[in-house]
Amino acid sequence: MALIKPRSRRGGGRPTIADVARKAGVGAITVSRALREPERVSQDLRRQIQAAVDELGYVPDPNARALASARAEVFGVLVPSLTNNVFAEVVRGIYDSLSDSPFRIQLGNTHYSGLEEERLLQVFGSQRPAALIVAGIDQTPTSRKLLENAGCPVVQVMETGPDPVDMLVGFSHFDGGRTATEHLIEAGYRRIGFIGARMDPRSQRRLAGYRAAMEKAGLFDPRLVTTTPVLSSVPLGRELFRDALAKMPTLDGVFCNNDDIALGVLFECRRASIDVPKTIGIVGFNDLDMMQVAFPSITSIRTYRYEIGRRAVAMALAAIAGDRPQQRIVDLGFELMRRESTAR
Amino acid sequence: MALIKPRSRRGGGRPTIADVARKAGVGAITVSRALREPERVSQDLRRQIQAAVDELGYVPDPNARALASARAEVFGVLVPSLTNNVFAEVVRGIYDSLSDSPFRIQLGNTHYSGLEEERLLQVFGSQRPAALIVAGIDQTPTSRKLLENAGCPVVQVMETGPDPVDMLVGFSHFDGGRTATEHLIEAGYRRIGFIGARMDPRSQRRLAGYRAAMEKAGLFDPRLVTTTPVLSSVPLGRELFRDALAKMPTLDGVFCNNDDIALGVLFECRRASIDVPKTIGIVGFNDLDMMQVAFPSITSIRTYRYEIGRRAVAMALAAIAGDRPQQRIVDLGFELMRRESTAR
DNA sequence: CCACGTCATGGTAGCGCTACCATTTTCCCT
DNA sequence: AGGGAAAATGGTAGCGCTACCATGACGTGG
Repeated sequence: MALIKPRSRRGGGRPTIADVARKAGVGAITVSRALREPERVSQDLRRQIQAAVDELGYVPDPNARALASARAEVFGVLVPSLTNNVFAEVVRGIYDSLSDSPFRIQLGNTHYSGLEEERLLQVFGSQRPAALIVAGIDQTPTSRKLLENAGCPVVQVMETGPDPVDMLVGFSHFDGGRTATEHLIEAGYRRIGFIGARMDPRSQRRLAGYRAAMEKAGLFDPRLVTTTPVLSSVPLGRELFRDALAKMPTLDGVFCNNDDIALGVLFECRRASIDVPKTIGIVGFNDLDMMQVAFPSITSIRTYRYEIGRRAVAMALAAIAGDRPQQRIVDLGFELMRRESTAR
Repeated sequence: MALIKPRSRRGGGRPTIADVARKAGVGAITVSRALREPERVSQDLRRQIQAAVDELGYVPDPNARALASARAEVFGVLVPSLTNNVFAEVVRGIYDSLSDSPFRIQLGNTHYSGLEEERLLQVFGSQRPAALIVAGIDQTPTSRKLLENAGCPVVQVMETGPDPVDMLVGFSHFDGGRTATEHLIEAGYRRIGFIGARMDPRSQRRLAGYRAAMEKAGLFDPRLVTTTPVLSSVPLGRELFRDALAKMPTLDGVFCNNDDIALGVLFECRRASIDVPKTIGIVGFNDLDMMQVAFPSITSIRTYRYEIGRRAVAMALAAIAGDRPQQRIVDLGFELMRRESTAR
């Protein structure tokens, strides 16, 4: 029989809170407190403990912490795409806002699928996250229930609406679509097409805004609308524009679902020697930075993705701290950036 | 609605493995086994346990699991940027490869900072991840040590080289830069500039490849090189190109650090009525899909970012399963895509 | 001088799960 | 049939940390 118990079966001998406590000559719980609520521990002990921590290179085990406190220092973030620049910007805002907090980030990619979203919410929920940030407001009933029962602050982002699960930061895609279309109409375009890829709920709302504006002006014609469920890309924009033109040769303007599509349209116009903005006017959506540099520069609806990410975190942190913001719904709006592509 | 009600420590709502065990009339450990190694449990019990799990809606607590087994089912992924399409693609490959595994993903953004990388490795390491995937091979000595002592498979991605910490998947940026430059030289360009933003180690290597090709042809001139540490973007490409042209008006070609820069250069050429490819030839790097649609289409070095992510996961999973791949270093190469922007 | 609140600290008992055995059952052999 | 190995199942003891309560040392007011 070995009298000396070999150091723990698992864990590569990393120092634990007990090691720190022993070295500092205090109880383990005091170390725990010194790390989490320093003001509740006397100066002296705090210094001693810090010294022991530094010397041993102690880093708390987040798993043990989460288990003991029934709360993980994790933000769950669910977005429908990782490569779409729009969501990448939101995620970047979230990361930047969280970088000097103790919170880690668990990122999930729903691939625009409600089922996948349910699965991920299930997985994320099982970790007892500190907060959840999810894109959109069109969750399935199951997902919505999971969010309601998550037992943590929930922030829905990228949209606005009357009935969030908890909190909501974004803007109105319907208004954005309408504003873009009205701008084209005011600029004198009449046969204005809508070109949209990846018709997710947000794109649908932009389309609805387009339609409202067109109908109001007595210009709507269903043949002006060209959509596809395929994932958006610049090459796809080119193809959809060709289709639209084949279907409706008298087209004199296009409102694009997003900037990738708009760029594809622009390139095709140049290639086919179609004058922009004289023959065709183009409006994009999101205002990626390349829009202002393109030749001709492209009119677009500027949205504040990065800021949405930052606000979402700020609201979640406030809720965690206990002060529920008075404003549960924040509309960050958008701005129409008028450029050469609609200046005729 | 009190969303943040603290969970009571006892019987805090969610079913535990003990609840399932009781309902199924078996021991807790058997439930644990049925979930993790079904083949070690008899058909009968497996069915009973599954029924109990379904009925109770039991989801294992990953924190408790990680604590007990000293191993979290988490892949730590470190990239220098979230919005850079290149890394977004790698991350997407990683996500897709991991989506039907039990592994979650912990994403970290180093912002191209070695210090931030060290900090994140510290944080990630404290969770005892199942594997680590990090971008690049230029870690600080501290980071490298942290990786070596992580106690899990480590895959460095996006580059190739002789001495990985553990495993490595990527391609040679030096060769890519050289190939791009040689292509311009062969096409008859002589005063070929290098334009580069955010000169991270990979960009430096592309520049070195450019320089090697230029020197070999007797064409190198330091005034042909224009770089900046600023983050890359399309507008920046336009500005850098103007600078380069002001510095060296006889410029007749440019090899760009990446496709964003190349696109900015192209737009500026169009705007300034500089003929591409006759007056100026342009080559990008990465071959984003818009390159082939641009007008004129832009020559670029195609790289396999998504595949790099997938391979990295495959190698890590193999290592976790115990069979270390015989090939620790995988070079996925690149391909020169010749297009209109250099066809003169 | 004592009751009583307040502060600083510590002890104990888990959090939900799995590693490590121990035990029982089954199934071959000879 | 008996013996032994393998398969199936269970019990116990933590993993590293924190919630909860206990303790003792103060100060304060009556």
